[in-house]
Amino acid sequence: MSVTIYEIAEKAGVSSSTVARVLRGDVKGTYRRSAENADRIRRIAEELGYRTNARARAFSRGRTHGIGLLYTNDAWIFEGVNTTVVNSLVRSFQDAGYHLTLTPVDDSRSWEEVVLGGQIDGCVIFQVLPEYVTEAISDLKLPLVLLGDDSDQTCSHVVVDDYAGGYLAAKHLAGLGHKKIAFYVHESVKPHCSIEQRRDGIQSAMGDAGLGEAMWLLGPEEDAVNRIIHGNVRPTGVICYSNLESTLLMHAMWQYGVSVPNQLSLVGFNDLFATKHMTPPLTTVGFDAKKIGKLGAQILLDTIDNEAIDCKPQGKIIKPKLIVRGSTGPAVERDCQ
Amino acid sequence: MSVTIYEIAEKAGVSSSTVARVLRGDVKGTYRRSAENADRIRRIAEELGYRTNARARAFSRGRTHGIGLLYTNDAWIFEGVNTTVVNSLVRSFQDAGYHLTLTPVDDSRSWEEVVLGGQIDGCVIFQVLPEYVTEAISDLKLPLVLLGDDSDQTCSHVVVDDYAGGYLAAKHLAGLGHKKIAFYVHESVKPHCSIEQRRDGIQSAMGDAGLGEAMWLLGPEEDAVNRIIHGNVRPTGVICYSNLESTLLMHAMWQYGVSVPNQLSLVGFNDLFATKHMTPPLTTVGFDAKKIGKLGAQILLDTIDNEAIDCKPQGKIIKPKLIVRGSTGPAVERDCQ
DNA sequence: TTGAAAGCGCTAACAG
DNA sequence: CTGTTAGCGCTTTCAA
Repeated sequence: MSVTIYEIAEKAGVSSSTVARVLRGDVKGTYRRSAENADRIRRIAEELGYRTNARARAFSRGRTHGIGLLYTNDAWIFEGVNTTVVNSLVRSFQDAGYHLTLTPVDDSRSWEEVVLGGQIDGCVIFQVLPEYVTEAISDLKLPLVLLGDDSDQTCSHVVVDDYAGGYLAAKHLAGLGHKKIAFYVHESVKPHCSIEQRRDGIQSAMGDAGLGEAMWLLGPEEDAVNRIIHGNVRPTGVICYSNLESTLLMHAMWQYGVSVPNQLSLVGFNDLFATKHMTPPLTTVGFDAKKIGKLGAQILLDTIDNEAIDCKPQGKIIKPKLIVRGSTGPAVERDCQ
Repeated sequence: MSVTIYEIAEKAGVSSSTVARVLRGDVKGTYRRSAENADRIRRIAEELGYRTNARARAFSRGRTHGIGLLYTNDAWIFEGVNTTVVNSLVRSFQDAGYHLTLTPVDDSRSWEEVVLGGQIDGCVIFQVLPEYVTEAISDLKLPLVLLGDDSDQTCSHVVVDDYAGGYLAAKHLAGLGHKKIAFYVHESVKPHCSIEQRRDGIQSAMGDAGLGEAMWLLGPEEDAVNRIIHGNVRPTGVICYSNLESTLLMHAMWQYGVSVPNQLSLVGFNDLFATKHMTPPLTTVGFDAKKIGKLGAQILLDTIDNEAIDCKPQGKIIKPKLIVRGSTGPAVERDCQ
C-alpha cells in the first residue's frame, strides 16, 4: 500500500485536510507559523515517499487530466506529417499537465469505455468520426476540438486552408507555363473535404491564369500513370494529393523513363523529411504542423477550463506555403509516342 | 450529473450491490426469479442511460485499465516501422479492454503523474529510458515490458534479432561478390544496442565469407558520401542502419551520378512503404512489426493478471528476413576518378 | 488558516 | 443470489 495523506497528517499532528492543502499548494504561508508547519508537512511527505493518488483525485474531482485522441484511421493517424501534429499535441497537453490517450474508434465500441466512461476530460478528434460518436460526445457535453475538418461549424476546429494550398500549387505550375495540369488522388484515399478543397483551389488558379479544366486523376495508380504517359490529353504538370501519390508517381516516372522535371513537373502536398530527399527533391505545399497541435491543444484546454461559460466554438485556419524544389520546371510538351 | 447505480437500485427496488453485480455480469441468472430481476435492472439502466463511471471503478478497484507507452524520443516513436508497432499495441490492448496513454519521458517529470500517480496498470517501454525512471517503475512493482531493448534481462522484453539481420544483409552482399562492405549509421542516431548487434552480424557474415573488416561509416552524411565516392578503400556495398540512411544515400548517389545498383549496392533496414517505392526499390532487412506489438501487449497483460504469482520475465525474439529488391547487384569495382 | 465531516460511485467481504 | 456495511484517498463545504 502506498502512503496517504492520513499517515502524513498523523505524523505531523495536523488534519488530513491541512496536509492535502499544503501539498496541493493551497496554503500561501502568509503567517510564519503556518509556513513553518507547511514546510514540515512537505518534509514528512518527502520522507515517506508520498505521491498523490491520481485515481483518488480523479474520482473526487471528477476530472482525470486525460485527453482522448479519437481517430478512425490507423494508417492515417501516424502518417507523414501527422506524426508532427500528434507529437505537438502530446507536448502541448503535457505542458498543461494533461496526457493523451489513443482512442481508435471502431465497431468494437471500446472507445465508449474511455469517452463515455469518463476517463477523459476532453477529446481531440482527428478528421471525421461516425456521426453517432460525435453525437454521443456532444450529448455528454464533453469538450472537443476537431483537427483537419471544419464541416461542423458548431465545433471548435483547426484546419489547413486546403483551397489556398491547391491554389498555390496550380499557380506555381501555371507560372512555369504549364497549361495542362492534373490533380492526382490515389484510390486508397478515403473521402475527405480536403480533396475537393484542393481541387477547387487548383481550378481557381487555373481559371485566373486563363487555363481550362484541371484533369482529375482518380483510381488505381496504373490508370493514372497510363493517362499521364499515354493519354490523349497529357498533363505536363501533376499535383499530388499527398506524399503517397508523389512517391508513387516519382517512382513510376523513373520506371517509364519520364524525366522529372524535364518532361513532367510534380508538385506534392505535405513537407516531410522524405520529400526533401526524393530524387529529385519534391516541390510541395507545406504547412506548420506543429502549430496545428499547439492551437488544437490550446483551444481544447480553454474549453475545458471555461466549461461554465460555455464559450462559443473557435476556428483556426492554418495557411500553407509553397516550397519550391527540384521537381518542377518549365512546361514542355511531350511528343506523341 | 450522471446516473448512478443507486438511482437504478431505487427504481428497481433492490440494493445497489445487486445492480452493480447484474450490470457487471456477476449474476448468472440461474434461478428464474433472479434472471427476471436481472433483466429488469438492465432495462432500467438502459432507459436511464446508465454508464459505469470509470473513475469511480478505477478508484475502487485500484486499476485504471490504462497502459503507459513510455519513450524518450519523439522523433523515433512514430518513425517508419514503429508506427506499425504502436498501432499493433493499441489494437492488442484495446481487444483486452485496455487503452494506451502516450507518456514521453523527459526532464519535465510530467511522466511521474501518470506513472507514479497510478494512472496506469502497466507500461510499455520503447527503447531505453533513463535509469532513474526504470528504477522508479520497478520500485513501484509496476508491470512492464521492454520493446527493442534487452539490456536488462530481468525485465520482460521483445526484440528483433539484429545480429541475424546484419548477418543476412552482409551475407547477401557477399554472395553477390562484394568484398568491401560498409555499415553506415547516421550521426543523428542515438546510441542503441541494435547498432553494435547489426555490426557484429555483418562482421560475422563477412568472416564466414572470408572477407576482412567491415568499414564503419559514422558521422555526418557528407563524410560518409565522401568516403564512399572518393575514399581510398571504396565499398561496393553499403548496409544502412535505417530508413534514414538509405534515403540519404540513395539521394546522394543520384546527385553524384553513382548508379545504384550498377556501381553501388545498397541494403537497408526496415521495410516501409517508401522503401518499396524508392528508385530503385530498396533491398532491405524487414521484420514483422505487428508481431512485436502483439507479443509485447500479451506479455504485459499476462504480467498484470498474474501479479500475485510474480511470474518470471519473458523474452521474445523476432527473426528478421531479407527482402531482395532492386538496390543490390553484383559487385563492380569502381574506377578511380 | 485549520479541523471536522460529508461525500464522490463503485467494489468487496460478510452474513443471511 | 441478495443486502448490509465498510471502505478506496482525496476534495470540499462549513464552522471555528
